[in-house]
Amino acid sequence: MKKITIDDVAKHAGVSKGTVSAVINAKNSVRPGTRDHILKVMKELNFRPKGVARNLKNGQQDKSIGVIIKDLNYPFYTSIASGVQEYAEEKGYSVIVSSSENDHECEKKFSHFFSTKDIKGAIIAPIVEGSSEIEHLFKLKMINYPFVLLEDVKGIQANVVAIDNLKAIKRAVKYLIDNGHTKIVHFAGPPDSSHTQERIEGFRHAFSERTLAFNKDMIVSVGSIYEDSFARTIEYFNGRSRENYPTAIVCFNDQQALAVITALKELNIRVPDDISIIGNDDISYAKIYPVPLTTIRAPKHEIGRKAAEILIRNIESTTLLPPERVVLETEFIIRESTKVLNS
Amino acid sequence: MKKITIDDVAKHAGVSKGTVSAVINAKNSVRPGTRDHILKVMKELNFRPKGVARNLKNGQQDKSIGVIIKDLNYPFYTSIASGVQEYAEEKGYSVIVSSSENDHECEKKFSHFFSTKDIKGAIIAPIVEGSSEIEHLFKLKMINYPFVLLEDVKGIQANVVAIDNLKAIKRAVKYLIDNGHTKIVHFAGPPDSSHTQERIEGFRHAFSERTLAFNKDMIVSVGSIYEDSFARTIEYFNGRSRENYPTAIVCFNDQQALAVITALKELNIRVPDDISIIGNDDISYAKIYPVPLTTIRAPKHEIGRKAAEILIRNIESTTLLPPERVVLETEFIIRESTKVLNS
DNA sequence: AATTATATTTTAAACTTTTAGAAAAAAAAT
DNA sequence: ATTTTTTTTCTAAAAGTTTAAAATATAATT
Repeated sequence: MKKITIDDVAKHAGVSKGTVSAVINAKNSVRPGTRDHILKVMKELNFRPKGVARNLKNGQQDKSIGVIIKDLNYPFYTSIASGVQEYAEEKGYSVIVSSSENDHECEKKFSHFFSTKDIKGAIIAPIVEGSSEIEHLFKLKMINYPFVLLEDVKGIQANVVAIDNLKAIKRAVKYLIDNGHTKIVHFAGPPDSSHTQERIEGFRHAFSERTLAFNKDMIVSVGSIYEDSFARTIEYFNGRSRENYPTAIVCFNDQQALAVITALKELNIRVPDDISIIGNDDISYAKIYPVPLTTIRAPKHEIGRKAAEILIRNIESTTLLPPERVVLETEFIIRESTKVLNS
Repeated sequence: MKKITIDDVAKHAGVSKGTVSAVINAKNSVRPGTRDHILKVMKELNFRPKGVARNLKNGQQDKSIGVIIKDLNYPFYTSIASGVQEYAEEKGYSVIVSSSENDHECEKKFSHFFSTKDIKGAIIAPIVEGSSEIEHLFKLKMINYPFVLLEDVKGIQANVVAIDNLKAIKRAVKYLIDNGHTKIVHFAGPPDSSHTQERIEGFRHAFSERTLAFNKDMIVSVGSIYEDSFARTIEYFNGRSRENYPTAIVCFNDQQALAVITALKELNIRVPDDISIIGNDDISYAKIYPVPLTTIRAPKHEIGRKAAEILIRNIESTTLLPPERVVLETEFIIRESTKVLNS
C-alpha cells in the first residue's frame, strides 16, 4: 500500500528515472517507443508524480494567495473574494478560496494548509465567536507568514482591513429616530464577533447622541444564520403583545434581514407599514428582496482589493513590515423596507 | 535578493538547522533562551520556511481537493462547491475553490496549480466556449491526476457529473405549450457551452413532440452575463413591434432571467401578465425575485456530492478506474413568473 | 566537592521526491 | 571507421525534517 514513486515506474519500465521524468514533462528527448512504454507502465501502476517534489526543484514560478471566508454561499464574502482576485490578478497572483463554514478547526486547518503549500499569503475572515482560539494565527506570525484579517482579533497584532461598523449603524439608527421611530430594536449577530459588538455600540451611541434612553432590551441576540434568525424572529414576536412591537428593526446583516422579513410575512406583519427593516452589507440581492431592502452598503470589492494590496506588499517585502490597519467607509442606502413615521 | 533559507537562519543564530527546525515546529525540546534568540533572528531576516520542503518529508498528512468554478458570485456554482465540501469533509478532505472567471488561461493555470501543489484531485466546471483548449486536461490525464468534470468536454474521456438539460428544458417548454403559449422563444446561453446546445436541443424536441413548427428565430443568443443579458433583452424588444412579442421566454439560467425581468420592467412589459419567464438552476434567490421565478431546479448540492464521491474514489484507488458518467435529474418548479393562457 | 547517573539540548548526517544538466552509451549518418 | 545525433544514465540540488549520537546541564550519591 506504499506510494508509487518515479523509482517504481523506472524499475518496472526498465529505464532510469530521468527518462520517466522526461516523459512526464513532455520533453521530446525520448524515443516514441520508450515513451509509450513508460506511459503504459505509468497507467498500470497508476503512478501520480508528487507535485510537491516537482515544485521543489522548479522553484516558485506560480504565485498565489489564499482567502479563507466563513460562508461560500453568502454573497458578502464572495464579493470580497472577487475584489481580492481582481487585484491579485493585476499583480500576477492566483487566488484560491476556502470556506471555514464557521468552524474553528476548519479555519485552523486551512491556515496551516496555506502556509504549508507554497501559497504566498492569506486573507482571513476570522471566526471570532468562542474567541481565544487563535494559536494558529500566532503560529502564522511566528513563521512570518504574511496575512491580513478582515476583522479585528483581540490579542493579535496583524494587518486588518475593516469597516467602520459603529459609525454605519449610528447613521442608520439616527435616520430612524429622525423619522419618527422610537421603538427600535437591534437584532444582533453572533455573540463574540467584533462586528456584533461594534454594531451594538453604534446603536447605543445613536440613542445617546439623540439624548434618548437606551435599555438593553433593545438588543436581541439573533445570530446571522438564516434558519436561526427565522426561528428567533417568530419567537420574539410570539412572545409579546402587538402594542409592544417595535416599529423598526436594525438587522445584523442582509441575510438575517431576509429571514426576518420572511418570518414577519408568516406572522402577517407588513414591511414597512407595520415594521421598518434595515439590513447590512448590501449584498447584490438586497435590492430584489420581496421588499427592496434599506441597508448599509459595505464596500465589499474595495475591502478585497485593499486586503490584497496589503497582503501582496507584505509578501514581496524582504523586510518585516509593521502591521497596517485600514478602516473603510460605508454608505447608507435607502430603499423600500423603511417607512417615515409622521408622529 | 536570494531567498532566505533555514541555513541562513542557523548560521546567523549560531546553531544547527535542526534546532531552527525544532523552533519552527514548536517542539518543546529547545531551551527558551535559544528559542527566543532564534525567533528574533527569524524576524530580523524575515525568514519564511518554504512549505513545499516542509511537506516533503512529512508526506501527505493533509488531504485536500480543489474545485474550479466559473463564477464565484453565481450561487449555482457556490452551491455545488458546498456540496463538494460537505461530502469531502465526511471523508476527511479539505476543499479549496478557485474561479476561472470564464477565462481559459485561468482554468489552465489552476489545473496546473492543483496538480502541482499536492491537491489530491480536482472538480472542474470546464469552460467549453471557444472549445478545443483542452491540452491542460490531457496533461492531467497523462499524469493520472484524478479529476471530475461538471460538463461534457468533447474529445476528453473523463469522469463527468451532469444534469439532463435536454429533458429538463423539454419539460418546461411542453408545460408552456400545454398551457396555451405558442409564441415561445429561448434566450440561449454562451454559444459553445454544451449546456447551451443541450438546452436548445430540448427546446426543439418539445416542439417536435407536440408537432408544432420550430424555426430558428425562436433561439436568441444572449449569453449568461447579467449586463449582456440586460442589453440584449432591451435590444430584442426594441427591434420588434408589440404584436411580434413572444408570450413566453425560456431563459438559459436564473441570472439571465433576472436580467431579462429587470429589462422588461424598464420596458414596461409585465411579468407574467404580458410575458411568462422560466429560469434555470433555481438558485436560492430565485424564490425572492421581484416575481418569484418559475424555474428548473438543478440538484446543485447533489451534483457537488456526487462529483466529490467519484473524485475521492479515484484518488483512493490504487488502480486506474474507468471514467464514470452520471446524469442527475432536475425538477420543474412552478412559481409566479409564468401564466396560464386560456386561449 | 567530586563523581556518577540521568535528563535535556544540540548537532551532524541521512532522508524525502523529483528535476536539471553533464556524461556515457547507443544508434544513425557520413 | 569516425563523427554526429539521439537516448539513456548518473549525480547533484532543492529546503526542509528526522534521528541517532554527542554535548551539556541537572540531580543524586558519596
